Amino acid sequence: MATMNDVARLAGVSASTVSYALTGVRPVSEATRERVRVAMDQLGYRPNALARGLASNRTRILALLFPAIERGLGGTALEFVTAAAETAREHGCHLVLWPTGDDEVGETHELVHQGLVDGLVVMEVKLDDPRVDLLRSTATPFTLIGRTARPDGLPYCDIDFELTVRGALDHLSGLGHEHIALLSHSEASLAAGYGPTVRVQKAFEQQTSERGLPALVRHCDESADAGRAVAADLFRTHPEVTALVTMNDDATFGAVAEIVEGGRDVPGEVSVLSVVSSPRVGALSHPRLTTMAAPGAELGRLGVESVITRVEQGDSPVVRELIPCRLDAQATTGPAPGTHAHTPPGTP
Amino acid sequence: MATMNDVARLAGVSASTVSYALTGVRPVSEATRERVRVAMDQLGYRPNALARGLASNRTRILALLFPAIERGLGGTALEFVTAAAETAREHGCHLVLWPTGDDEVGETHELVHQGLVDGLVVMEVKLDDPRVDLLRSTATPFTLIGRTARPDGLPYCDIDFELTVRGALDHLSGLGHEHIALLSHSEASLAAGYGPTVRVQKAFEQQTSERGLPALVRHCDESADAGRAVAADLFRTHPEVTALVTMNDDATFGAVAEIVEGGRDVPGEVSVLSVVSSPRVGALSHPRLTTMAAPGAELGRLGVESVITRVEQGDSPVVRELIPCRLDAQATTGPAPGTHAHTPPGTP
DNA sequence: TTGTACGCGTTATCAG
DNA sequence: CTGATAACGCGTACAA
Repeated sequence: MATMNDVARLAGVSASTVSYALTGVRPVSEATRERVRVAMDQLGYRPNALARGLASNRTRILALLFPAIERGLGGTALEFVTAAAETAREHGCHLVLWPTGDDEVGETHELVHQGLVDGLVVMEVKLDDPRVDLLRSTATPFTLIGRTARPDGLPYCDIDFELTVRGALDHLSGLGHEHIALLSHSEASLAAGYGPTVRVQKAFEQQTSERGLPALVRHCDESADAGRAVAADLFRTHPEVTALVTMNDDATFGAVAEIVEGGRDVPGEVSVLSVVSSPRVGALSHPRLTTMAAPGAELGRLGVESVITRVEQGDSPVVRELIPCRLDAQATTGPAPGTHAHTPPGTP
Repeated sequence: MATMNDVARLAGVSASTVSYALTGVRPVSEATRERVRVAMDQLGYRPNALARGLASNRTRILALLFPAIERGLGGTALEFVTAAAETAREHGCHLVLWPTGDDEVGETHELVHQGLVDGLVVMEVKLDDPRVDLLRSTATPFTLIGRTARPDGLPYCDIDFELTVRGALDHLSGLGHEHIALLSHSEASLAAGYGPTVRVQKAFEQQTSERGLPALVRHCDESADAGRAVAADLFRTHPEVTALVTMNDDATFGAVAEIVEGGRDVPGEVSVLSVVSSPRVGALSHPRLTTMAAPGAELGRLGVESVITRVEQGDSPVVRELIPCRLDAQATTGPAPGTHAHTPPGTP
């Protein structure tokens, strides 16, 4: 691989001139710039990323931090990661994947102090996340995907769960539903302080209360079987329920199957709306699920752009972005039984 | 951040001794090793990855190359990427994601010549893949996930499609099926030389022929709707078909829905077996899909381990690994109509 | 507008 | 067993 010196020699200039011709940090005459350019692609020269990083103290490498344990977001996570990587590329940056095991804090610390990365995107942030405390104490810029319980001055990109729940309830209320239950993630995820679980439940309880509706919440493991079981129990104890808001893709499929087999028509007697999901997943269900799509790609893009901005100018304002899920009305939501729906359902 | 010189000074030794105490490349007395150790964690010293890479000409960074365009493997891809990243970590390596756009070759070339990575894992390899030609001409080790048409001396990890198809046909034949159709990916993917599409079709045609069965192949876009349409057409023109081997998750769901709505019982009248899929996806269907699970995690792990081996000892033998999909017999496959199944179905 | 010289934090070579 | 010293490839004051 050709080095800068090789280029300099061939072009008959000094190495620093090559450097300046490359970065444009100081003026270079058109003539020599051209000679350098010719020499460069004659040698197929590419600047060495390592040497550049060492000298400039800027690696243009970002890290994506995520706990490798759980099967969290599923399909959304892939979109997220892909979008993040693409965005990094567009900005001339690299993105390294950094899965953390049991010792989240230690492994994060290790990464930061290797001096390899300019900034971090932190996935799967919990309400009380020890990684955040660590990162605050370092100089490395970072952006959270998700939020801690009180994300004071922290930069984050997250789903707007309040607006998402509002959208879901608006849709169902508009269809005349008054007995709406929430099928959420597992108790364990709630106990672990998993943001989506906590925030959706809180928003659901608050907003149903505001609307004078009863708040029925069920937790459920992430599997179709668990979904079946919980749905069966739910409709046995609460036959008055006519609509289900779910946030648990696997369980949703089980729940729908159970409801239908239990002799209730979907959406004739029970409507199902799956939030923090995606139309693509919804299309796998029959009848096709009404979903609210998680903004995975948007979050990935925003998260990376936000750290890059902070890396390039450390005094830039902190990004705090909340994006709601997007409604995609399909076949599992319809008018409540015995209701003349007065609000046109569905997305434009 | 403390440097090696800081450590050396504090420990009262030379910088090179610190280096050797760290790497163990040359013997260091127990006494000084201990002094160095103390100095190190007194200063919280961590070796600088960049400087180390520059000096040693070994970055311990691997790249994962993938075309960002298509929504290829879906859930499997996430498993793959996660496993790859974890494996890299276990070996003290970093994994950077390198999504390529339109100019696959150019962007790959760029990456390789930045001197940032020690080796590459190349995803989504096509039968005739220009990236491979490029990589052969460089000194950077790489491993393909997938294979070219004639992967002569190339290192690769791929699904064993022949064994997978054999497993599928064995399962169905054992249930008495004699009219088996293949629901594959789109024509476009076939034309693009997408390995799984081409190889599964070839294996299917060959093996059905060997068994004296008719070979019925249908291509289908990656969507539930397309699956419906193709299934409808298939059973209209070929009502004798009693079993469907599918390799197209989204389409499979549509196909099952169409079959059931068309008045055919699954698996009573038609069996469906989805290959290169996963039990998790299968569980979303009702009745639960019999699947053959793509070995995503295994491939990710093997791919990374294989490049690392090549990086560490360039003369190591070329890895050529083929892994079949694993059968998970569930509710969508059963005895052919009018048959007394004589072979016990299901996985061991 | 250009060249020189030094530093970034390690590893590797060569003495001792 | 240990210490100097020279690379590694590039950025950047400083000087011209």
